[in-house]
Amino acid sequence: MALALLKVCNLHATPRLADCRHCAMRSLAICSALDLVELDALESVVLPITRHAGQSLFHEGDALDQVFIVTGGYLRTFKLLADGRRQITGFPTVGDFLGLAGKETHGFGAEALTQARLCQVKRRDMDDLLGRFPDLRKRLLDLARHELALAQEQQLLLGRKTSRERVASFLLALVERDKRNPGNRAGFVALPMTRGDIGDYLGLTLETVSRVFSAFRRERLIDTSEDGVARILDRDGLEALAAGDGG
Amino acid sequence: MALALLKVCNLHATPRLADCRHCAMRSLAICSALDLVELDALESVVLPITRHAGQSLFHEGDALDQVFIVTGGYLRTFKLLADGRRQITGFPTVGDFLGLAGKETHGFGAEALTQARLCQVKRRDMDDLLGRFPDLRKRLLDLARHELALAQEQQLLLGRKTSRERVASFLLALVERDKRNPGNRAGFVALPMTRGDIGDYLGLTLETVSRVFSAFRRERLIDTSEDGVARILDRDGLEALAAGDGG
DNA sequence: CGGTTCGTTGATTCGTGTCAAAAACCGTGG
DNA sequence: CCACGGTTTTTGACACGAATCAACGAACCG
Repeated sequence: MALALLKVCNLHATPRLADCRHCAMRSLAICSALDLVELDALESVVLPITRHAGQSLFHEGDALDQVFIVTGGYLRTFKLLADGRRQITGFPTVGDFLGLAGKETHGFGAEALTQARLCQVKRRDMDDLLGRFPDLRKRLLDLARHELALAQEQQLLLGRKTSRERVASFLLALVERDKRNPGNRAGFVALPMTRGDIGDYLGLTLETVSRVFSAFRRERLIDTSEDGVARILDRDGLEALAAGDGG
Repeated sequence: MALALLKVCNLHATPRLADCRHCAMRSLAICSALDLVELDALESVVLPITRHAGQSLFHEGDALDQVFIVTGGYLRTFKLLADGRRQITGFPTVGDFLGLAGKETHGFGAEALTQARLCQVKRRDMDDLLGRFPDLRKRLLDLARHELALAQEQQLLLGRKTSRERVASFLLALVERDKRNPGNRAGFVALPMTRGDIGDYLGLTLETVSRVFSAFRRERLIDTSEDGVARILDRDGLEALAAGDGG
């Protein structure tokens, strides 16, 4: 599962100081709301860190005294039941903000899916920044609103869609998200997660996910011959499925 | 289904002007962050309105140019699929804020479940207030964060819990929420919604909800002889179920 | 190479959904 | 007060979609 994506950028170098000014995801993340003065303030409190695949970033219930902005790679966020059942709530990637859900403690756990790079900011420092720069708080509110809308869309998926509809919706959501940062081949989506991860995100088992992928392949909706990537062959077909009209 | 709750407060009177200062839910809603000056500003842009049971407040996709604060009664918010399948995302009540999810358009529809009273605020006026009073913006961000945490908890429920676990979690969540405003009998929760509504909230059919209620009654976990209200008989039993350890 | 993880596919089970019917409840008006 | 139609709830019989259990091959790795 060696992702070509990950090999081109050097995820292993971990500078001691952040260079927000030249950061590739400045246009994406909350940082985009900041002018140069504000950027200096942010830079002074940011600590760049890395995590290797499988490594935990924080656990559900941990004190929320650090927040993160993803600058490279993929993660998964999830909640657990007592007996180990897992619900993945998202696959954060470049530009995403971690630490919005919950007040005193993290509302979910987070683990690196691939080698990942992040900017770590102390909660106190973040609150300080939010107090000093009103635009930043506005941006964070917009972000929270967007996250909330996505979470409710996922509720519709989990509560009312069939397995085929879920997988179709998942693929299309990835297409939408990949658009955010250019450099992805049109019609392709990165799938750095396992079938088990996808299942835990969609409320299905890994076997069901695998079967639906096979069916979609047979029906010429997608192509998965390339590893870690899916090619969308029939977007309209997937759209129809995801919307829930065409069985 | 005549709720005693609804009869004590006069929901039919619709004053022309808001009286935020003496509003009963001042301590609950976002209003609690406001001092008297700010309250005056709010009061001048608020329009009190009512909706009768079943009436729509807004539809999914409507332009988001009004937001609402519930001051009486119950509503339901929901998303629909093309063929009519429905996912209810919440049952807003006194103190709840409507209009957080989505940017340009409403991310869900909203209907009155019972006779309901609300404070309506123009989006422009709200944005204006948010600009003038930083505390209000902070309060709204906290609200959005809380909503997000709840939405993710619901994802865990919809994706990974059994029907019994879902109903147990639902009842306990109502207990938690009812605590927010006093005046509710301890150990009782209001159930102003139908079995169908509960099903559409929990990702189940109304028949399954009914069966689980019957089972819980047989097992002496709850009592539903009083209409529109459930009495919690064995909170620990429900907690164990909701957490997902005890079968 | 052996060990491990991941993906695929098949056989079977099981929890909910679906369909149907009756009972309980509601407000209304005679 | 009771009869009425409409809605909601309950319960049963049955069907079906996804989960479970199991086997196998492919890719990866030390």
